[in-house]
Amino acid sequence: MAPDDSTDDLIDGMVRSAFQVMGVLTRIGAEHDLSLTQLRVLGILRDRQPRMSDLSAFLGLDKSTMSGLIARAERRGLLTRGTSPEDKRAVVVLITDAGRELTQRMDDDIREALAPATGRLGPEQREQLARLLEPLISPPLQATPRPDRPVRRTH
Amino acid sequence: MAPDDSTDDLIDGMVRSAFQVMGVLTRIGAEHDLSLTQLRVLGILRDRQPRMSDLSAFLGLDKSTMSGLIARAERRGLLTRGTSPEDKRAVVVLITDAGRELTQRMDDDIREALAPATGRLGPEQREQLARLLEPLISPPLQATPRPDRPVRRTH
DNA sequence: TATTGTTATACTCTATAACTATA
DNA sequence: TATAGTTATAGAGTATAACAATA
Repeated sequence: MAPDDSTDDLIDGMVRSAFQVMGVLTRIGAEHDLSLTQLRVLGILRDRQPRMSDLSAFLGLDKSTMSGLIARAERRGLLTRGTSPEDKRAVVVLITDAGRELTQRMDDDIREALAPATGRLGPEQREQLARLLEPLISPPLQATPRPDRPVRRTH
Repeated sequence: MAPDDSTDDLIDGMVRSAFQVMGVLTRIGAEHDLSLTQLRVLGILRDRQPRMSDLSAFLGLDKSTMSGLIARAERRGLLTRGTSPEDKRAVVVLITDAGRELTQRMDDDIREALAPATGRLGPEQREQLARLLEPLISPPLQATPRPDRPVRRTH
């Protein structure tokens, strides 16, 4: 494929902004003793009740890695494990009230931490940027049973 | 601060695209037995010779963490450590030819992996998106001695 | 005294392999 | 047999604390 400056510049910007966003998420997670992966899991659980295998597939992690991750978060009371009625082998993961509160708090922190950056753009530019990013983003993990209300998805 | 839909939507998009980009970088690093952090370090070293303390400050990692990271990469022949002439306490980190080649190869892989996404935009949209991302990105690590030629910075 | 870096230690994250239970 | 999940194990990533060398 022929080199393309517009693509190269865009990838540079995407990679650099990605590292910057990850830095913020890592720091805010750490302030609450959560790894980036755990923070992400909680974000996913906000509006879904996936099975262990759904999570490991979506996150690209081995199922044994998920077992440890979920076990540590469960020990802290941030989520619980339940068995699926349809398939007795399956384990569904559910966020607890404590997990939901912590997630909301971190979400506020994230918005605050990124405000200096997003504030460098005007409202129209922000909307334009959000619109341009949309086609680049893969669809999130399929929603499960209870989408009682419209939800904002960060994952 | 008052809630702002344009900011919320933008942050959602930035976080989601960041996770997607990190997924690509993690996978490509793993294909070459490199962690995300090591891949990032090599990217930084392409056009700079920072000291250990520069790296740990820029990456937000403890100096002891850097020692281990750099030691493992050095053992693999991807970089070397040298002492600074100005400050005998300081250790400067330099990429090797092997490290440079590997970095170039991964860079190609990254562009290829992201092509399906970036290709969903036209050339003008790509330029526009790159322009909008620019103000959001913090300045990279200060360049050191040998900027012999203009370089593209992903870090 | 302060700064730069390394080492020892401990815990988390991660994958591989072996296992149990269910489909 | 195949799939879902856990456990044991090992290596990498990370921070804290204690240390040596230089400023």
